[in-house]
Amino acid sequence: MARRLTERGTQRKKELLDVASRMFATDGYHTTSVTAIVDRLGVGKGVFYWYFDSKDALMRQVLLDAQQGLRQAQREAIAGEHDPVRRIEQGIRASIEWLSDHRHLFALLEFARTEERFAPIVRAGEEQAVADALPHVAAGVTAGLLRREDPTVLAIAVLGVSAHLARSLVLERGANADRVADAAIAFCRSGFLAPKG
Amino acid sequence: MARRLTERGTQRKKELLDVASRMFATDGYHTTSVTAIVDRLGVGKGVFYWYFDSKDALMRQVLLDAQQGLRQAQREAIAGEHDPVRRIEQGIRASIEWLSDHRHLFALLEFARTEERFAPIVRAGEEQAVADALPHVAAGVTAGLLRREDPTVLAIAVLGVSAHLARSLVLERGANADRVADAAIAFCRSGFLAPKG
Amino acid sequence: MARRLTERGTQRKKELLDVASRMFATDGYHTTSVTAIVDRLGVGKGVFYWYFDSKDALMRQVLLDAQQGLRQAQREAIAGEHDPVRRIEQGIRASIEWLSDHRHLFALLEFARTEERFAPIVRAGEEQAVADALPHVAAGVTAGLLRREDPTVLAIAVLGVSAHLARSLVLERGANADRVADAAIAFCRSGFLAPKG
Amino acid sequence: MARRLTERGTQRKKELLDVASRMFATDGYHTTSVTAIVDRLGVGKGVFYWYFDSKDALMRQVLLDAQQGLRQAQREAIAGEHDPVRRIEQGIRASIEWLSDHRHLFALLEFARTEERFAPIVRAGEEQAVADALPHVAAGVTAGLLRREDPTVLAIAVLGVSAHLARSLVLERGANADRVADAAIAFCRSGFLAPKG
DNA sequence: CATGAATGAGGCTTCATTCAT
DNA sequence: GATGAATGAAGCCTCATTCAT
Repeated sequence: MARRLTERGTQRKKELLDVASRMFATDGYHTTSVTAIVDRLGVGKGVFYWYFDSKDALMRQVLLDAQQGLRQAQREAIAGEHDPVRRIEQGIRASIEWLSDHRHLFALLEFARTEERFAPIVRAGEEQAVADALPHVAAGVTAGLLRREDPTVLAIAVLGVSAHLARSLVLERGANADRVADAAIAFCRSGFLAPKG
Repeated sequence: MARRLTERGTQRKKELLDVASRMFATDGYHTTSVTAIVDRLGVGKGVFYWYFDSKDALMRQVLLDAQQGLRQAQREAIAGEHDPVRRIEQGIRASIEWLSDHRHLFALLEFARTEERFAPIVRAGEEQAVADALPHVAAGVTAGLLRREDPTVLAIAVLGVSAHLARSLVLERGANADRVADAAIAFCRSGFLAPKG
Repeated sequence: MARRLTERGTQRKKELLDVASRMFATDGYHTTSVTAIVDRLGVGKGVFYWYFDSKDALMRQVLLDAQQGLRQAQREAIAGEHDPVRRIEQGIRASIEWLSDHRHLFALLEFARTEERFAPIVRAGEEQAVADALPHVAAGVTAGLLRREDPTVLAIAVLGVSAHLARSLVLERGANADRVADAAIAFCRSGFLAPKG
Repeated sequence: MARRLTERGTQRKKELLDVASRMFATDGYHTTSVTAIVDRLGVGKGVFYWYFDSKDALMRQVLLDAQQGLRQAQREAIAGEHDPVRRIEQGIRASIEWLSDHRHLFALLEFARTEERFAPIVRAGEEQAVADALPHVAAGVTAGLLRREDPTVLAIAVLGVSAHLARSLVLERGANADRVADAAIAFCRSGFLAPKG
């Protein structure tokens, strides 16, 4: 734990995180053994435990890194934007693109939520995501741009639509991320009802 | 397999399905051993293998039953309704209520999607759900009631909002299912934009 | 844990305790693997864990059984005797004989004292042994038969001489247990000084 | 092996022996890893294997040093004394004091006896101790000062009483070493019987 | 139908030791 | 002399599954 790593060591650790997370996503966390991971890398089993305290610990690291990556992408997406509605829309687009680009991490996050020991991490990340979106939503409501509704509910709904469409359309049906983002944004803006008049 | 079961046998099998699914949901599928299941029921291990070919087989049965249950609830909800929009709304409400009432099955479905061997079942179920909703959505679009958009996309978005709000608000934050259904319906109808002047 | 065992099961458990304790004594606790134990018995590894929660738990059971056995031997030895001095002497003889007959358990007790996790058991057993001897020693002092000295100290010294001579002379040098008992009793009675006058 | 050590090297080696022996005594030989030892000293693993061929080799060194230390203490204790009985008594006192002062080494010696690979060292040391005491005991018997009994038996009994009282009273119950030495000497002199007449 | 017992592959982890730098 | 990194055998334990009764 908390070793001082040389350059080579840092590299190894990254390799492990990457290989492991991909295998976890493909074959399942429980189904992927530590042996399988180190074999894939062509190293001895000790290497794994030199860099991580346990298989669990590695998984947690993967989850935290993933959440950080997604959050970073969202932040960058709204960096130069000041209109609340457009901020939200850029956030949706950035999220869907990130999920499309890191689909193995997406899968892992979904799995993690189903295991008592990892669930808290995922939930914390989602609360964070809601908290990140909240100010923009609230600002939109205050400015009369968004529907008068509990901003938390709106934020959660937006996240739900994004994640679900990303998975269903992009990951499972191979749709284009950009176009799915368009659809998600449209749905979030206006729902399914035909515009009046 | 396909045994002729006595009355008592049918009862036993149900007990097994119920106890196992709850334990799977709480502790995880891999983390719950067959031993733990039969111990909880106070029976020997032979009982388990008398009614099921394997742990996997039981899990599959649980998933299928769950999907059937949800579908049945949706069907009943729209039984007397002919307006396509209202049908969709009733479906949303019924889904959220069912997920709230059977949260352990909800959790299991989410987990199942993350394991190669169960994922096909879940995906099939979701395709079915989309297929079930599709006619109503298409009818709505045709009738000019719904926004001109790929009906499949609309259907998926609706399902995503329902499931996500159910989990986030009802399961994780303990909100009232009925009120969450209201919010979900509102969001699906109009999105987050404020109605135009 | 706490299983209901059939006759056959009880037998198996005894076999495991016996084989394991002998292997522990000969090769050391840490050096004897669970695999080695079950291999010796020609059974699968699961058998071990059917009867014991862990290797530690088995060891503890062995220690407790050993202590009980020694104590039982001592009790029987003094059963019909009322003179305090003779009681002590019979106790010494019984102990040395038991240690000679169960030398593998003797060795295990000595080892157990050197491991933090087993030491409490051994210490408790020794306190019990001192407590068992104390009334007789105290009675002897009161009756003026024994030297006026803290009875606890006397009891401990007696136990020390018995155990040490048993190990040094009987186990390591192959002396006859009975004759060693004679010597131990003589030493405990009179020490090493030549009788005066 | 047999390296020419610089001054600093000699120091390092001593540190290793000291730290390791204390950790072995506290946590057990098997339970204390080489990693734990070098970590405690804040050095790399290479250091360990620079000074010792193996963990076993270090342990053997510790045992030999301990035996030498105890023997040296005994020798110094009887240096100026010519009366055989008093020599023995001083030896008892010196032993108990040394064991009290180096209780971690005492514990290690006891453990070492329980492992086939270290047992020969311990046994050799004890034979040496008996051999050291023998001339004095024999002289005492010849001079009519000690009871007519096999001198080896007497010597072993004396060692047994000393070691056992040291452990039981000093180490485990925290008694004062000097007073325990008094009691040990008294017991060895006269046993437990009340003086006649 | 049901139970206690058994199997044995395989999982995670530790650790003495060695090596490249 | 010393370090971080790597090795890989071996250890303890779990668990889905099967079998004898």
